[in-house]
Amino acid sequence: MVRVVYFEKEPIIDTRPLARKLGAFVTLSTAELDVLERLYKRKRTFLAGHDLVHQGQEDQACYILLSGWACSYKLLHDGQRQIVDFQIPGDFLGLRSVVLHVSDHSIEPVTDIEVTEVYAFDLLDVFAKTPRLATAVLWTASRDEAMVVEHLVGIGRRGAAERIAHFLLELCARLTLVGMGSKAGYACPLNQYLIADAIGLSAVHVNRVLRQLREHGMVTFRNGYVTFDNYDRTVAFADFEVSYLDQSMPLLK
Amino acid sequence: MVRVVYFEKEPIIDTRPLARKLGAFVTLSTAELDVLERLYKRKRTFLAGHDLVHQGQEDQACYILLSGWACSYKLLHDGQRQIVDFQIPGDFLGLRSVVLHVSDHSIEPVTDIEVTEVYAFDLLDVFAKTPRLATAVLWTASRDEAMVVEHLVGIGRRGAAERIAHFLLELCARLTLVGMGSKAGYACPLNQYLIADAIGLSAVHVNRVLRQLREHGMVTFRNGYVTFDNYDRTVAFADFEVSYLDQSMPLLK
DNA sequence: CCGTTTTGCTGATCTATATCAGTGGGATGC
DNA sequence: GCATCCCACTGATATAGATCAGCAAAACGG
Repeated sequence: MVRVVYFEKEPIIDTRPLARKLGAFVTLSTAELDVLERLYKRKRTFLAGHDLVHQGQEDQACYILLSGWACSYKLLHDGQRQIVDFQIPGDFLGLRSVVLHVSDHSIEPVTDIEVTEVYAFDLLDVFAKTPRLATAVLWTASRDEAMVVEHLVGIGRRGAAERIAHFLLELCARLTLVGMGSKAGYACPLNQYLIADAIGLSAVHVNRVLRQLREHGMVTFRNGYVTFDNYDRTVAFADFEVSYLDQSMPLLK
Repeated sequence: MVRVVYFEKEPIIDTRPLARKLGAFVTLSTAELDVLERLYKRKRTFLAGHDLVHQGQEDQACYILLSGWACSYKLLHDGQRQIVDFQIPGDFLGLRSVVLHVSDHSIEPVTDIEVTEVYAFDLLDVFAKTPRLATAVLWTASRDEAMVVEHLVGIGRRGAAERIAHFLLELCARLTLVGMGSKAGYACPLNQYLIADAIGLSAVHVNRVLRQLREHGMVTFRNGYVTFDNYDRTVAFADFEVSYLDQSMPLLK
């Protein structure tokens, strides 16, 4: 069997992924780029499975993910956990924690990750000096909220198979935006337990449903790779609408 | 049976609920209050059951709820709907729609409502002139997101009874913040179908669970009133943590 | 004022998903 | 080279909640 190559080009891990991300929203002046530049004070590395942020922690800093995958989750008193979202390169980690001053969730690297640390003070300074960037960050936060809302709808109203298909499609769309995937598929470091915790199912059931999706010729998730055997059929099956991930509609000139 | 009176004082329906809300977060200067004042251009009324905002609509304006209740929801292709959240006086309606330029959800008044219309342009103008207000609005959005996340956890991991109890407690906490409820209870215009759509259950099951909660002496929901027969026990049962609704931790001096 | 609609409520049955209890393979450590 | 652990995978059984079908009382519309 031929090993499919998923990256036509090298993954776009910009040295300043936030600039790239916000640049999709506002056209940044050199002054604004300058302000952003100063945010990149400290590069740090975290190991897979060791939390960066703990539920209840009072945060002074948030992070911008440079490489690797992370997840944000909440623990219940009975030990169950709900993964709220996965983060991929270019995403904020813990932005909400900084704004609300206390973290309502924990963040765990799924793989080893590299991040840039951004201090709360510097972020507020950016807002004060460059209101357009403040609006851009609000846009980022809104987009994240839109994703959480979509997850809510999935867990609340979609069946297990539709939910998993939708989940894999959303990851595909997000990874494609940063050059780490295509409609053919993508490399995915998640295991079935992580997926189960994210979509509110048991790992056993995730396994069964993944088999069904594979047998119905829609998606195959195996050996760390997600392959779409029939992308369009999967989209139709999952009732997947990309619009909530759209980055192509700048509000500011 | 004695009709319990729930309001020790008149509900605080500030004529400028946004100023009140944001004032809990930042101390507003008179200049900033002035800018806010200019947002209140147009007062409008919408009737119960007639959507203000439709999924897919490209929005030029959002609203601040002055009186009445509304809900934001998403429709699935098969006609099911998931209510994402309910809005009470002082809340933004459709802020995300304006920032993302297109609405990913619909908004329907649950009762007749009064709102102030805020144009996108004016909102952006506020951000540009008063960055502290931009930060404050980001804080508002983050708080909303924290609530959605909490709903996600509920639907994903909590049993039906815990979920409903949690839901009723969250509404209580939010209403108390605007003077429309207390630990004794509150007036609640929702019916069991709306609750079902919000927490991802069937209306039939909502009814059964409400009966259980009543019979176990925790909460009673009847005739448009929610009464906590034993508030502390309900909190313990639902594993309810108020912290994510906290307004008492200003980030800016 | 009476018919219609809405809402709360209930029993009976069905089904999606959880839970329990395992197997086997591949990596990792000693 | 063997023991250990993690992860994918499976069958059998249990259960939470959905669905179906219906009643009664309150609200509403003409």
